[in-house]
Amino acid sequence: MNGKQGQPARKNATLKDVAEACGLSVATVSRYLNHSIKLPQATTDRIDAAIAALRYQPNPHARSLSLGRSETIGLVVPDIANPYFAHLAAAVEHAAAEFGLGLVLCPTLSRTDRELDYLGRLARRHVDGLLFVTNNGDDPALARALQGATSVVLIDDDIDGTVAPTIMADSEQGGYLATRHLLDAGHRRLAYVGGPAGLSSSRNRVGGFHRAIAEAGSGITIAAELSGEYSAANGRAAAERILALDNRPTAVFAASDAIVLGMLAVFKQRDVKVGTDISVVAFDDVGPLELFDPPLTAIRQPVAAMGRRAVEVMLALIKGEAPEPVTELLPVELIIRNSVKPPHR
Amino acid sequence: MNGKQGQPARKNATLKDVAEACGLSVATVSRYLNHSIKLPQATTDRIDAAIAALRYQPNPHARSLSLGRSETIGLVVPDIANPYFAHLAAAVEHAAAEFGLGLVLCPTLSRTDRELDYLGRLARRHVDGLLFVTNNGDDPALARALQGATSVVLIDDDIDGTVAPTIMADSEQGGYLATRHLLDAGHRRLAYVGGPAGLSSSRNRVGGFHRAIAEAGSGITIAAELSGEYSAANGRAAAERILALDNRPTAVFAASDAIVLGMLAVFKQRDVKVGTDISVVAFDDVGPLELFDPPLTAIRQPVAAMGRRAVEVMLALIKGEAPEPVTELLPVELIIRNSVKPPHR
DNA sequence: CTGAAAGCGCTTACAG
DNA sequence: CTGAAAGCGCTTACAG
Repeated sequence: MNGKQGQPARKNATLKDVAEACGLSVATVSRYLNHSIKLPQATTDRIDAAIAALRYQPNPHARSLSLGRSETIGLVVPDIANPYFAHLAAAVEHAAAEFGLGLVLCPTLSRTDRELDYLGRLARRHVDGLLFVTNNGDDPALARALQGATSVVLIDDDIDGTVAPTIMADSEQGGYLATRHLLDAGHRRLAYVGGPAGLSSSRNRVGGFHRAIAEAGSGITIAAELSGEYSAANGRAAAERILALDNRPTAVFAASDAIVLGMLAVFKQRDVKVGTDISVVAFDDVGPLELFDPPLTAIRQPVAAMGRRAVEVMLALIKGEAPEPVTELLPVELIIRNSVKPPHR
Repeated sequence: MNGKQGQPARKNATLKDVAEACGLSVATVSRYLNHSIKLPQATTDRIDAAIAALRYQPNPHARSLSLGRSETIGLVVPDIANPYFAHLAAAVEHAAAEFGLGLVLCPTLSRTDRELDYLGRLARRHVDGLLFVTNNGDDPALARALQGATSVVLIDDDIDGTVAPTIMADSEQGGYLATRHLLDAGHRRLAYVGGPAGLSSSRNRVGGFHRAIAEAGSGITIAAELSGEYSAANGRAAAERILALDNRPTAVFAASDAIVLGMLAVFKQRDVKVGTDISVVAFDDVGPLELFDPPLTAIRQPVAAMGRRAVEVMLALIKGEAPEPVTELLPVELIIRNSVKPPHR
């Protein structure tokens, strides 16, 4: 009567059941399972047999309560449906699983209240650590909440006034390479469409843009230097503004794939041919940019490497091996396709 | 000496601390926090004040251990970097959060061992339920593992020999609409490039393809009917085969965005113009298909609705309100863009 | 080396 | 209505 569908719905076996089954104490079995204390072969065989027979599975909640940690980390991102974050999540999960860590998804829609909420879960030890990517790095409330928190590693962007290990792509170099590529193709009238002005990733991308221009000497003009969100909507707006310019740029460097998607939409609509009418270099390279019209040249972020490093640093943090706060810059790469051609005016 | 960085590192306050602080028992405070037993205003004020003063946060592990559930569900998907699953994850997380459920990410790379592993975590009550999308529905080991499991809801595809609530898009109707659209444009020589032959989503898409053709009467020929993975690689291979045909089809219906991406790559490479040389309809519509060359017509899956329904059904399951196992079909939609034109031969 | 026992921080049946 | 106490299932310092 307590059974269901033929098989007896016995409640899960506990460590105690296992111990009793093989005439040992729970302490010994627990130690065997964790510390790998050396036990005579005969004993371990007996334990293994009992575990198999009872189908024993350790209760993770009991373990977490006792240990004070959960062997789980969280990944805080603005939007998991964004391909860049989806790729990052895949990389992070992969690395985390390798180290026996579970991953909980913490999408924020860039709302500070949700970010604070996840920080609260960390404080509550719901997760052992938080991999954090935010667009609100300039929000003092965030910085304040981060003060107490250990076991946070920032990805992509730092948070003003906070020291925490930070993993990022070398955005400055990316901006430089992109712009340099445009310059090399002969462009002299450029536009930059960036992300939020407050974000360091964004600042660094413009920084690289300016460095390349400075390096190229005189004769280069910046037709527009826009900032906004890393979003298609921002890309659309930027494209409108650029097309409305009396003296249009012949090339544009856009600081994210999403921005480029938006720009492409209005270019297509206005029949502006990418490559021939206006050259473009994107940044991220997570979408299927090779299938666009034309295939888009882009700076590729080292997403997989970033995910892995973030997890590794987190592990060190959790183990208390925390070195002084560092920020690591991972190398980007210019992927040349077909959206940059020499200007024809 | 126990402090760190200026602020005293007091250990987290517990329910006991709160109770003592306001001269009540832990039982009362716990009840107040959970059952909302009615207490005099003065009392609740005292409790609230104590909670605020001590910055009390309930320990989720203790709660989970005591309750035997974790208020967390898992989302099992082949690959989170795939935009379709990324969108699904966003939808699921959104709905889950609304009901106070956390979401842990369980990517499998379609490996059965990983799928079984996650099922193990469910058995261990690590998560309260599992939203499960698999490409291995024909694997008997999976079906066996699923026997005991309650609190599993399948998404997209059922698993042979298993009864579990299943949420899916109306793939048959999708296949029908796509094919019908091709037929309406005048195509008489069609190809179908599908997913794994063993998957019901795949079978249903071909099913709709055939229904539309049957309905159109005679004079329609099926130049190719391929199956494989829902992947770009499969799309590439399929495109190669189709282009090698003596008598090429004038239109193709491909059963996923990913497949189409692969096909586009080889079409581009061989200078086969989509729309004019070969018409195509995709399935999923999660990528930025409107930005492709040309913008792609596709069947759109109701991803957001599926995520939400899956969570709702899961909630019912968890509460034990489980109705008899159902499979729900959510409506798809034909999004007409520019990749289908009349054949010119 | 091994075990009895305390402790992790909740929830809730059981008494008062 | 309220509280003392048992229980959830682990881990591990402390004794033997």
